[in-house]
Amino acid sequence: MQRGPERTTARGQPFGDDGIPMIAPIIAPDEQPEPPPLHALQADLIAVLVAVSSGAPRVMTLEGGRALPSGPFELGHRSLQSGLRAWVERQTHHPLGYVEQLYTFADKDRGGEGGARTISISYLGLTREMSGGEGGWRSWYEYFPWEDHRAGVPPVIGGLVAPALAGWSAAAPSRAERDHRRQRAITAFGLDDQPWNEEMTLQRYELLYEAGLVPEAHRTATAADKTVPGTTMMGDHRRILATGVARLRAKIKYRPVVFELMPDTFTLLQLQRCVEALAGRTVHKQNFRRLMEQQELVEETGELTSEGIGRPAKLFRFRHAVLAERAFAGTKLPLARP
Amino acid sequence: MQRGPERTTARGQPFGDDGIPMIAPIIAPDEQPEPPPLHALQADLIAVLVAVSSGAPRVMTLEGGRALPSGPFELGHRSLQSGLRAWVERQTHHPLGYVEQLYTFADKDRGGEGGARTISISYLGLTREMSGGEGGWRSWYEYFPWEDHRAGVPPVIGGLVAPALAGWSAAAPSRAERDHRRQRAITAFGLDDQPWNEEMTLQRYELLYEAGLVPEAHRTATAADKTVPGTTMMGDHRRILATGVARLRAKIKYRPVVFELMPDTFTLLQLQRCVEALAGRTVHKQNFRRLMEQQELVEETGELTSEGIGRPAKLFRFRHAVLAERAFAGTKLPLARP
DNA sequence: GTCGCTATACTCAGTTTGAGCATATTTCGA
DNA sequence: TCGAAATATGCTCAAACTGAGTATAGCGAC
Repeated sequence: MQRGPERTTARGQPFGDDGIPMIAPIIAPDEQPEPPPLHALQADLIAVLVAVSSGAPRVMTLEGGRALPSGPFELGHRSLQSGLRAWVERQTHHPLGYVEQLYTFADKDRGGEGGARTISISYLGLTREMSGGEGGWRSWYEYFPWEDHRAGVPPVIGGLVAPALAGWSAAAPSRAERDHRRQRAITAFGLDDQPWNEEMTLQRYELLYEAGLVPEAHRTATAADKTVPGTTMMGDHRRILATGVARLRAKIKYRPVVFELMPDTFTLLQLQRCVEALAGRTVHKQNFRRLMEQQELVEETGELTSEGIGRPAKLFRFRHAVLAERAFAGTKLPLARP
Repeated sequence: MQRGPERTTARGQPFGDDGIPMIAPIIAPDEQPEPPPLHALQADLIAVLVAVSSGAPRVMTLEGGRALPSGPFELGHRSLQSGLRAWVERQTHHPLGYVEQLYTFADKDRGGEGGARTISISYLGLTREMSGGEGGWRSWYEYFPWEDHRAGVPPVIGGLVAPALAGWSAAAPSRAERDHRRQRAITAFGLDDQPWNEEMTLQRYELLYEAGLVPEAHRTATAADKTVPGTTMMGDHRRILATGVARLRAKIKYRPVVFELMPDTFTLLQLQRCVEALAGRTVHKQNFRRLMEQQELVEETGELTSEGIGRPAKLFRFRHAVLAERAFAGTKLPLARP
């Protein structure tokens, strides 16, 4: 949506998801009676850094694709977000553009042993540049092969996921629980002719986890035939990635964030392909451009593309002005007039 | 939306906003090389606890309405959420039902002096019960008088807010900055016949903060005539409250969370009044009930109300089944068929 | 019995949305 | 050179959705 810090809070700090400022304000700290500090507490910052290239949504990884960029929040950091930026830029040599917070957790079972507790704060970042460099960019469908429905329902669903989930449902201790599991599998994966909902990425991953169908669910090595394909990651990084995918898929529908992933000028088909890559499903071409035009999100540059086959397409650019003009918030209540 | 922990993650933990699990999973913690712990780090949990009664959306407060319930995250807490529940229940003697995370921040200017840093993790909680008890329930419109548009545009906007913002805009250092400020004020507050967007609660508060029109923006006491009416709070609690209001106003439109605030059975008018209280604006009655019926969110109990004036209304209850049946995620992309 | 109030049914036009048809330009290969 | 293949773009159409209004029903109070 914005390039750099365009939408900002009263303190000049950028807004994130749902209009929530990414950084905390400057407030006179004088009244709250602070309780004694907690020992051995630390905070980790974890980034889901996304770009789209050659038709695939890519995520920046480390350790041969097994980890997301992350690092501890340090005393020197001005804010959580600046701490994150510092770490990611050091680890990936890649500047961070748009950033929004995903989620914070601090489970007892995580973190170091002994009394230490780790708070994990995850972020979603979007970028256009693709320096390659570290070579850590991976298609997120390597991690979630069942999520790409652009070429129809992927065979892994009918072939592996559905039967495995059926077995898990059947193994439920009670009839009610069995029906509940079935229902959840059906809605999450669009079985039984239920519609596929691309935004349920996290629920699907969690369902597979609960059913023991992803290796992360086991503390010991598991037979490969008992799990569903897809690259695993350290700790719960794959779950954080699923959170980022779900958030981004939801967000592109009501906020113009796709443009963060596009070059300055682009054709409508390129834009469409980008959206399709993220959503994991195809879009009706004519309706897509109708939508783009009537929302006035883009404007023609006046130029045409020459590259590629077929009739040359008009080049467009994002209308940054809409960020100031419009509010971007869905209204679904039947409002009465004043 | 759900009562108690109905939608849960693979680890049996409840989902929060956007399907994000509220609690972190149980994962084998063995590979990540943990960096040295940060000294003097602590985490605060802050709750925006909401209920609706007698036509007003209420928030649980402490300290005579000047603070939100909060407390430190402690080693003994199983998770952030359970820590929050413990604190809130101890402070307010009020059980917590539906809970979702709002935002986490850790600004350098906040927290204790010296090297100590505080991470603030805020939550939104919804409840039906209204024990009164501590007497800490306040209408959130006490804090944001400009947010209640149920009886038309509140006079404080035309009388105070708009002129003050106009002055702030005029005082901008450059022409571009002046236009930008004007534009922001217009879209945020629905001036110049722009539509009012009730979801922009946070942006409005932040705008007033930036313009120096709320006392929190000043480190020293300010002349009352330079600020806009509305009860202030400690630190940035009012900003957190604004975040919660904005989140809830957005959420009631795409997830059936209103029912968390309703008694078990209710009339459609009661439900409508609850939505109106939260949204701060009125709703077209006939269309509202059409929406409720066609979405099959409620079912008749078969009984009628006798209390009150006018024709008795049918009583309804929330159809908990829809939580299992449906996915609840807006689709706004023009999707193609397979 | 009429008034004030709320409940509920129905209508209607304008807009949005999903889907398809048709035509215009290019490149590429036979 | 011509057509096939691929892309761009304009237009239509019906179903669904939405905002807003009209009409009628049932109840208590006076």
